[in-house]
Order: sequence, then structure tokens, then C-alpha cells
Amino acid sequence: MAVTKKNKTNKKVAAKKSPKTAAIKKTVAKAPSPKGKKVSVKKTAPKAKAVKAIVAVTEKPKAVVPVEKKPSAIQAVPEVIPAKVEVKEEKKKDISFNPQAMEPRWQKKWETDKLYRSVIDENRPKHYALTMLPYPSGDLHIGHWYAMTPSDARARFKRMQGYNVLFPMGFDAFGLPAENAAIKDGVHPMKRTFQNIEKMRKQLKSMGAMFDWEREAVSASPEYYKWTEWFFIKLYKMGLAYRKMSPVDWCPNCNTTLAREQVWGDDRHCERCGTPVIKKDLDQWFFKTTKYADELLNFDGIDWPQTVKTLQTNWIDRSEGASVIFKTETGHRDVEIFTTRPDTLWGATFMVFSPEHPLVDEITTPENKAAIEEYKIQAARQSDIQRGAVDKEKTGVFTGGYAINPVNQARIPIWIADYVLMSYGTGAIMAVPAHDERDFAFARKYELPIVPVIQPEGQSETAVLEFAYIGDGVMVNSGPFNGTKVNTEKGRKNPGISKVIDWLQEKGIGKESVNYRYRDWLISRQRYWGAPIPMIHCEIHGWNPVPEDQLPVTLPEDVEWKPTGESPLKLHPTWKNTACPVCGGPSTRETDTMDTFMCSSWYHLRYLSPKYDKGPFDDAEYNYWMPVDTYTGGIEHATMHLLYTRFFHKALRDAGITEGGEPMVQLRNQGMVLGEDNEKMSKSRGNVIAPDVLVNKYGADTVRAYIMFFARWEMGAPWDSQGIEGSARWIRRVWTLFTDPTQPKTDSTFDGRQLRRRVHQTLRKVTHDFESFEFNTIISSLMELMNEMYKAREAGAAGSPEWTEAQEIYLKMMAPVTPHIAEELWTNHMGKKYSIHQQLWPQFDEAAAKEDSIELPVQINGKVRDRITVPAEAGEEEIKAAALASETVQKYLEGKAPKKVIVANKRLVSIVV
RNA sequence: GCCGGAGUGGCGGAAUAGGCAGACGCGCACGACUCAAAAUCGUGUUCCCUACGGGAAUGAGGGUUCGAUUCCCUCCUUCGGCACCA
Repeated sequence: MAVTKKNKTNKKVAAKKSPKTAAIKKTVAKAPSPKGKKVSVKKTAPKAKAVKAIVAVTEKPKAVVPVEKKPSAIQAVPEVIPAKVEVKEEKKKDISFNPQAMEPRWQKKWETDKLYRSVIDENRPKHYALTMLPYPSGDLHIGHWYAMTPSDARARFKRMQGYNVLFPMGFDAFGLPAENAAIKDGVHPMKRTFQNIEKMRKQLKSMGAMFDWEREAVSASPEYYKWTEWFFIKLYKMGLAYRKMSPVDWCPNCNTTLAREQVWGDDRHCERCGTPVIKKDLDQWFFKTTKYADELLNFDGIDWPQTVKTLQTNWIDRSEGASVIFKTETGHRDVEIFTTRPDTLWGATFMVFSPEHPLVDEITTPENKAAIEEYKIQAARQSDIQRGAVDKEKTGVFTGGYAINPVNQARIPIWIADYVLMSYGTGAIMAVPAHDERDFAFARKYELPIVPVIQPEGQSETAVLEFAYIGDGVMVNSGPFNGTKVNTEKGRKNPGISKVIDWLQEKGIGKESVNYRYRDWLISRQRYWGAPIPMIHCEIHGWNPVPEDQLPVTLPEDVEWKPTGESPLKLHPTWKNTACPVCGGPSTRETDTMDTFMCSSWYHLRYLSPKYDKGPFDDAEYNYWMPVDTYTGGIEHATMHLLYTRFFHKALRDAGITEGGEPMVQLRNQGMVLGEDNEKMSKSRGNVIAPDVLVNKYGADTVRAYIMFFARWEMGAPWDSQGIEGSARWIRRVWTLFTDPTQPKTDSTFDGRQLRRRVHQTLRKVTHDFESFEFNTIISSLMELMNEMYKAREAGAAGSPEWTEAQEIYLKMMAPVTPHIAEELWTNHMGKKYSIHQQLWPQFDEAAAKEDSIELPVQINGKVRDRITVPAEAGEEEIKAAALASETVQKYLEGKAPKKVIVANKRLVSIVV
């Protein structure tokens, strides 16, 4: 209990700071299943092949340069810089390692040279690498670094592989925190947001990432939200947006509607501020996300982690069954119910309505009125106040009304109970106490009849009366269906269910039906700092969209910051007054704004052409870059953003705006960085790690390397401020390895073949690990190779061609991880052609990586007793002979013949004595 | 309760088409350099024992196998999601 409470508090604190930020932090580490991994490898394989072809042609940097009429940024680079001049200056000045001076210098140069601008190039395969955009809270924290730097490294790797890579960045700039802050201290959200963006942009740049800043998109800028509004109208015109009066979760503190996913915990508190949520009836805008429920359950063709797919599947929660019409005894009203077990219809001995069900008042007889009213009030309060224990006792009240069971004309009582939810199904159920645990408990308590309709084979009917029987059996007491076999399969797969559904449809009593837990997306927010909903209400013509040529509907700047429960836009004296698009008469604007998830549902499209003003994006850019090839971010968005953006893409596809079934082909989630105390980072705990401080102390390269090294990326781990010293040491040692003037030895024992072998083995491993997001082992492999190189240099490698090759390949492998030092050593110390970031990934030499001889452990009865060395090409028999010839083995054999000798895959010899 | 992850040295982690458990790094210990410290470099570092040898060990217990961290079964712990879903 205490633990739960603690967690709740954590969430609160984190959420307070900024929801999006907190979102990135509170990630759960979930490794993609081995299956998923395999898929990923396969998926990328064909593309990689295509690239390989290019890579194979030449190692010249020019292959990376896009061939285009317009001189691209990258192309222009080599002529601009006289790299050699810098070399001399640098070398003379100082060869001591000073990242604090070196890193900003390169960042500035790369920016000036437009090194990371992405321009359409039909001659190269494209790669759209996307990382979730931050909310501009005003401070970049270590969680952002953890999410973004490995994504950046991988984007850089892809680029070196010959892909034309787009890796953009922007800001999800609308949202509550800025408005709440405004209420507190009066600073306008716009001012604060754009100041924060300014600050965070600087912080982001200190990462040395290859973001294409010319493609930056900010969702709170009118050029952006004009198109958010435009999309709303598109969806409205498709019939996907509708208005509905509905009870919504409401935070009395934030004075705002909350989406279902923004209500947290057993006590149903506000995601942002922790206040217990209440219900409120409001007229709101919804998107028909449920229309796409079935399609959203289909993940064919996308390489997403199994966990995310499972989360989304459970969230949508499709169940198959039938809807059946019962009639009320008085008034003969139709009452539709949904059931997954139509085969148990004959066992329905009563009905239960949700207390909020619209027919309750009509059915209730005068003598039951008082009790029903009391229960309704109590039930309403229950959902507001803390929810009790999960398995709390069932309660309910008899309405006095009856319904007729359509399958057997039985007259059955209608009760109300809070275990029936108005928000699921139809808000009314048929109760089959014999075969449903809840109904059973309810029937027992209120002494309602229990009629078994499924009899387990070999057991008597009464055996079932002691508990709700759920299992295989034969239908009984079920009129025409007596004797029909049923099992526990769901839907049509169950022969009993299937037969009954057909019968119901034939009789016109009911029909096959599918029900979802998933609900339509409520997008109205009674707040100021969001994209206005571009709708106009006229007394005569009702709701109409703002004509497209009047977009964007801009936010007024002069508003009052009063938490009144109404949008500040409603209280603005003039803003809402406008003309009806149909008749021109005086009308009123919608004063609610949109959920910010609406903005983030399409930001990947705005990145394509953030300044484009003829549409949300430039078709040419779309056709080249989309879909997103790799999307990285926190798993906490599994049932929110990641579902919304899929819905959005599918809806726009049906509108002819986008193409293909899915917006993001491959998804990978990173874990969470915890504080050194193994707890979630939070200001109140004082365990927050500030990346700026680390960058000042160690330089960005070290922070990047450590972030990629210290944990399995998808798992996350607690921070260790001593551990980063290891990465700092690695970088310094690399620096020393490359910059120390070393004399070639005369008595050289250097083995060039061996060095090449290690270099190419590392290259194979690092390439594989970049592909599969295994960043920590990239760094450890590079560390190992560095240690090898130190040994080689000690043995006299300096000056040899193998040494030079090792240095070049080493820097290229390092470049995606630590772009600054790699550039510095490449351009200024090795005197190679600027920039290393325009080089192609080194080519793997299979022959060089091959071992001449292999060492095999020899197991005797499962224990390693000896090792033998054999030539790499030795056959099984040869290996066997060598193993049996070993003295140690002979000793264990004691002159006897072995029972069995197994040579396993040339990796081990196992002898059974 | 249901669904999905994860349990490996003092710590982060490495190794799974079943094949040398503990790569790499942190920390620690000792040594070199130093007047000294830091930095740097070198060596060692899973545990136990009667210690140039042997035994045990990947959350626990069982199974399959010549061989299991890896596969199967039953549990335990932990993290996350959902939770009266009809």
C-alpha cells in the first residue's frame, strides 16, 4: 500500500513539472521479444542490401554527396573550409584534450556549413529517423538526452551507411503547464513558451546531434496550428468529428476536462496535479476513433515492440458476442444488451442496469423510487470519491420493473447496480448468475433465482449451483438448444455461441455484435493554450466549420488568467463573436481548444516542410520521406500518442491526404534513467541529474557515450555519477592513442594480421549493434578494440598500413557516438578530409575477420577440463582426434574408450565417459 | 485478479538457432610514478574449501539434454499496464 502511494506521489511530482517531460522519464523498460528482434533484422535487410551496393562502389566521401541541381548544403562543404590550416594551428597550440573548447567549435562549424541539412535526393535511399519531440518545459533533462542521443547516433550511422537521413526536431508547445504557470505568476503562456523553446534549443544544440534545424516545427506557432485546425475540419467533413453531451472526467483544480488516460490511480486523480477527479456533464467534441478500432488492432507490416502492440490491443479490448433486445414489461421499451455468451441467454434470471441508464426512472415503480434515488446518488459519489476495494461487495437496488427475456418469454426483475457501467456496452446487462461470477455473487446476496444452462459433462445440474460454472459442457434448460455442446472459446469459434447467434438473427431478436473497451477520443479542452477548434455556432444553422480561407483562427493575446472552469476564450469580450459561414449572421466561435495530442498526431508531417503554406505539408517531401522509418521514444505513449497518431494517419489516408496504412514502420522504446538512489528523478527528492552540468564537466561526447553505455537502452538504469568517469577515461585514452607522438619500433613484434582481424571483428559487431539498437555493446566493443590498439602500438604498430586502417575505421565507428572528438581527430590530427560525418561507413572485410585457429574447450562429463587449439578449417574428425589425444583427456579416460564424443558446432568438444 | 516485462559478482551490465558464465565499465585492493595528493600506468578482483588443486553458483524447485543463464513445468520477488468489460 505504502509503495503504491509513493508511486502515486512520484507521478504527481513528475507530472507537475511538465507532462510530456515526465512522460519521457516515466518509461518502463521493455525489451522487444526475441521474435521482434528477428523481425527487425529481416525488415531492414533488403534496404541494407540496396545501400551496400552503393557502399561497395567506392569509399570516396563523394558517394554521400547528393547529386542535385540545387547545390545542397553537404555538397558545398568541402570547398568552404581549408581544413589543413586549422590542423597546424591546433597541433602547435595544444594537443591536450579540451572538449569544452573543441565541441562548440565543431558545432558552430557544422551549423555554418549546413552539414546536417536533409534535402530530397532521388538517387539515395531515404531514412526518416524520428524521435519524440519534447514539451518546452524550459529545461532539458537527462531523460531527453537518454532518448535522443542514441537515436541521433543511429541516425548518424544510417547516414554513414549511405542513406539520405532526415532527423528533425521540434517542440510540442501547447499545453497546460504554461497556462497553469500563467495563472500563478501572470506571464503569458506564449511568452514563456517561446522563451523556453529558445533555451531548450540551445541545450539541444550542446548535444551535437544532427538535427536539421531548418525543419524545426513548433506546434504553438500559427503557421503550425493553422493546419491542426485544417485537419480538424477535414475530419469533421468526413463525419469523424461530432459533438456530444457526456459525463467527462474533470479536474476541479486544473479546471479542465481530462482524457481517460489522464486520470490515474485507484483514487482516480488528475495526471497533472494529483487532485481527485470528478464527473461533469459537458458538451464536447469527439473524434470517432472507434471507427478504426479493428484496423488499429492490426499491426501487419510494422515492426513495433510486442509490448506496445499488446498494450494497444488490450486498450482497445475487442470482444465478440451478440446484442440482444429485451423488452420492458411496462411501456414495451427496447433494452439492448451486449453479451459475449448468448448461449447462456436461457439462464438470464434478472437484468441489471447501470444507475445512470436513461430508462431507470421510467421503470422504477413508485414504492421503489426513494431507494433507487438514494442509490443513484451514492453511486455517483462513489465514482467521484475513492473507489473501494477491487473485490468489494456487490450492491444494488430493485427497480420494481420487469423485462421479458426474448428467448423464453420469462419475466425477469430489473435491478440497478454500480457494477454495471454506463460507459461499457449499453449500460445494461442480462444477468446469468449460474455462469458469471459477478451475477452469481449478486444473485446470492439478493436471493435471486439461479438457473444452470450449461452442464459439465458427467456432473449433475445441481453441482453447478454452488459456484458460477465457466467451462466446457452441454446446454440444458435452453429450449431448442438442449444438448448443444459448448466450450470456452470466444465468439464464433464456440459452436454453442455460433448456433445461438444464427438463431437470434433468424428470429430477429438479436444480432452478432462486437464491442470495444476503446472509446472515442474526446478532444475539447476548456483551456486557452491550445489550438482553437475552428467551429462556429449559429442559432439558425447550427455548427459549421470556419471557411478554410479564414484559417488560422488565431488565439487572442489579451486574455484573463482566471481559473473559472471556462476557457479564457469564452470570457474574452469580442473574440468569440463572428459571422455564420452560411448566412453571415451573428454567430459564436467554439471557445474550447484542442487536446495537445491532436498537435502531436501529425508533427512528423509538418517536419517535412515546416514553412510550407499551401497545405500541411509539401507533397514532394511527403512522397520522398514518408513513412517514418524509425521512431524512438517512451513507451508511456503506447495507448495515447502512438494510438492517436495511427488513427490520424488512417483517417487522413481515407481522406486522400496520406498514403499507406501506417505512419511509422519501426518503433523502439527506450527505458528510463533513474536517480542514483534508484528512484524516479524528481526535484523534491533532490536526485535530478542535470545534463548541462555534465556537459560542462566532461563535454558532450562523454555524456553521449556514457548514456549509450551504462544501461541497456530499452531497459534504462539508475544513474551512476562515478560510472561516467569510465566513459570520460575512454575518450581521453582514445585522444591519447591518436595524439601521442609515437615512434615506430625497430624491434617490432607487431602482428598486422591480428590487428586487422580485431578491427574487422569489431566492425562487424558494431554494425550489427547499431542496426539492432544495442548501444551499450557498441561502446564496450570500441573500448576493447582500443585496448587492443594500445597493445598493438606498444608492439610497434605505428606507421604500418594496418595501423592507419585501424585508426580510420576506429574513428568512423566512433563518429556516430562521439561526433566531436571523432571529427577533431579525423580532420585535425589525421589530416583527413573534412568532414568525418560525410564519410561512408567502413566496409567489412570477411577474410580479415577470420580466425586462423580456434581454441575449443573440452568438456568431460559436462565439465571443462582442457582446451585444444586446432586450425580454423579443421573438420569434426580432426577435432575429435585432437581432443582425444590430449593428455588431460587421456587421464580422465583412464584407458577406457569414451561413451560418446560430441563436437558441437566447432565451438566445444564434449566427451562422455 | 488478468496481461506484459525483468531477476546473472559489491554495482551497471555481457554471453541465448542450448556449447568456456561474468566481456566492457564502475568500485575496491595492491604496485609504479610523486615530497605528497590528484591524474596516469600496471596487476588482481563471483563465492567456498584443507588453496600450483578442487567444489559451488545466473531468483527457488523440478524436467528435457552429453551439455541449460538460454527450452519446458511449478513457484517466488519485482516493475509496468488494465481492472466489476457483461
